[in-house]
Amino acid sequence: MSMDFNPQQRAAIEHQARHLLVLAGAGTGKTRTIIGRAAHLIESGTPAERIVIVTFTRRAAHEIRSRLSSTIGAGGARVVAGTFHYLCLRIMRARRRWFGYQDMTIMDRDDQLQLMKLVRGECVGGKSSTKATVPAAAQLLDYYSYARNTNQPASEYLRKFTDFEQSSVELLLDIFNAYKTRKQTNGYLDYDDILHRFAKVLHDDAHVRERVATQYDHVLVDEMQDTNPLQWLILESLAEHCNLFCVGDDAQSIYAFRGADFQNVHSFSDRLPQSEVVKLEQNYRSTQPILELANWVLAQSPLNYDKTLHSERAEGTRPQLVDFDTELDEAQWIVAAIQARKNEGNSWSDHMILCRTAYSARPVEARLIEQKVPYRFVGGIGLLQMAHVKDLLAVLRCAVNHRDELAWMRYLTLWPRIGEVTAARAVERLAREASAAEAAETLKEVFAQRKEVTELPATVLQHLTQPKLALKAAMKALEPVVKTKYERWESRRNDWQLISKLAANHASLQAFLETYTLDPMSATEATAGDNPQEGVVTLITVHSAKGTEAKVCFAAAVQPGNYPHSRSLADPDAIEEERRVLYVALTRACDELFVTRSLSRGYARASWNASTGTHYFLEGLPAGVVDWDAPGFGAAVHVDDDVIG
DNA sequence: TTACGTCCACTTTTT
DNA sequence: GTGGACGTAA
Repeated sequence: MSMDFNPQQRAAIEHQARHLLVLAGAGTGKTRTIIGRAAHLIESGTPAERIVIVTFTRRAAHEIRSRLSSTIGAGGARVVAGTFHYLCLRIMRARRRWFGYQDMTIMDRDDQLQLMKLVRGECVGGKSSTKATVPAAAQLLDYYSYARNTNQPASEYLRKFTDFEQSSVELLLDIFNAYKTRKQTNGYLDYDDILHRFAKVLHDDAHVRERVATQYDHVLVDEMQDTNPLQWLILESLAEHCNLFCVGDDAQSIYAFRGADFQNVHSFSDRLPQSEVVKLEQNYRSTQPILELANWVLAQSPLNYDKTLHSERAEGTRPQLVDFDTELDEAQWIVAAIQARKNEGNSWSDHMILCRTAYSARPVEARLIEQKVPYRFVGGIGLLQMAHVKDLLAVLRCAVNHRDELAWMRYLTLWPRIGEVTAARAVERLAREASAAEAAETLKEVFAQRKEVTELPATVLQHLTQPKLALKAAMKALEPVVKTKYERWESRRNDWQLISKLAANHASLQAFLETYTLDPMSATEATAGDNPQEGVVTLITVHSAKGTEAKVCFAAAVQPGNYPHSRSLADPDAIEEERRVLYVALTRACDELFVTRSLSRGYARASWNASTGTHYFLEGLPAGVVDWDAPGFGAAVHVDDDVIG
């Protein structure tokens, strides 16, 4: 192995204990250590396919996979690497009988929302007085999902962590149950079901547990601090027969909203007796001035993170803090700065723009498009979530799973003169049929006078294993119908072409749909591969950016209302999580870091004034930690001394 | 029952 | 700028 490691990294990589916890701060070479561990195991004789690497985001999984094959070669490619969801589904599909698993339609967040909305409406009834007091579908989904991910009954969760009255709790539980039942009758699997089903079978059935776990020798887990109790159950089951190698950093825990529990890190040694702990403390990624800022942010916390990173790279420029009047000025300046650097000979791909929310990335994205800067957007709306793409995919989903109520509704109501009521009546009949073929026949009966409606599903059914042909038929039949629905149809048609290209790479419609539900891809990501030699600027949400780095980072829109986000102000734990989000953003930068902010949005100005220091993480930033300069790229800037610091 | 107008709030993070 | 909820005409 040609890679160099420091003594702590080497100790982790070569350790002999049963289980190991690696506490690794930002930029201490976490991913390198995981790759190094895999390489070491393979060199010591472990077959590559008996090593599993579990990551938390799909982006991290891609990163690991590509680094595995570039550093270890062919053996590396045989290591199994993916997110918890991907790996659980993969195993369940390969061992259907063990898990009682049959193919189901994976629901994305939109599907979940729609279904929840539906059952919420049905359970609450027409009484608008009670309707107003029942949380919105999105909120209900969050409660339900959180309870499941933390492995507690929804009733217990609601009683402990919300202040609904008993009668409301019961209504909510009824809604959850209806949602669950509806999922089953429609043949749906949501994200939580994937983990839950896998964890449950492993937990309940010692025989299956053994058979699954003995397929592997080593399970390497990245971002351990973001695992939730449900995921811990899975790891615990595997630990009986496998060696765990878990890497984490509590200062980077930013998924508590999804049930992440850093007890999984803190209690690691207690839960797994035959385990050791190694710490990685040397930071190689960032220059010392960048770490000074990140350390300062963390030091303001009432929590003691016991974490002060020291860089091996003392030299470097101080981070720059730049203020703007409007977010448009800010976006302009960031893009101009990147263009200037590109002209000086840097690559587009050296630059990463980090945003707290996909929403706050919009002005920057608009400017990138305007200036024709090649970029990809990671996080936010995926290609398959766009309305016109969903229109196209709906009919494919019907063919794969004829009980897919949401897809049928979407497909049928596309057609003129078919509204919700007519469609719902038809769907009720279709879903009762025993097979997709019979459903297609029934459809012909129901809409006997509407050949244009009934032909397409039958055609798609002929091409279940030829996604390319299925897409072609669907596009041809639907374009005239959908064209009038949207403005700027031409640009949307490009997305259809893109979908058709992606689908052509898959052996079946089922595989195609499943892949992109589990691994949603943004439109810009899908096209980014088109010019790899040029490279692209990465525009990314902080949550998606974890585990990655770039030479030059722009943390954008770092203003009150975003850090912490205004929606988290009510909950002290949530505020602390927001602080870690900022910490993660700042520690992505290797060489240069720019922190920008603007006050154009009304709420930002309002919360800036209202927060008076306690709820804005850059409040009270001491002089010398950053260069707080007027921008040098010609944008109009007015620093408002009255309100800042 | 559908289509279309108007008015409303509302904009977290991911699998 | 967008999507949902609601009311009304055909």
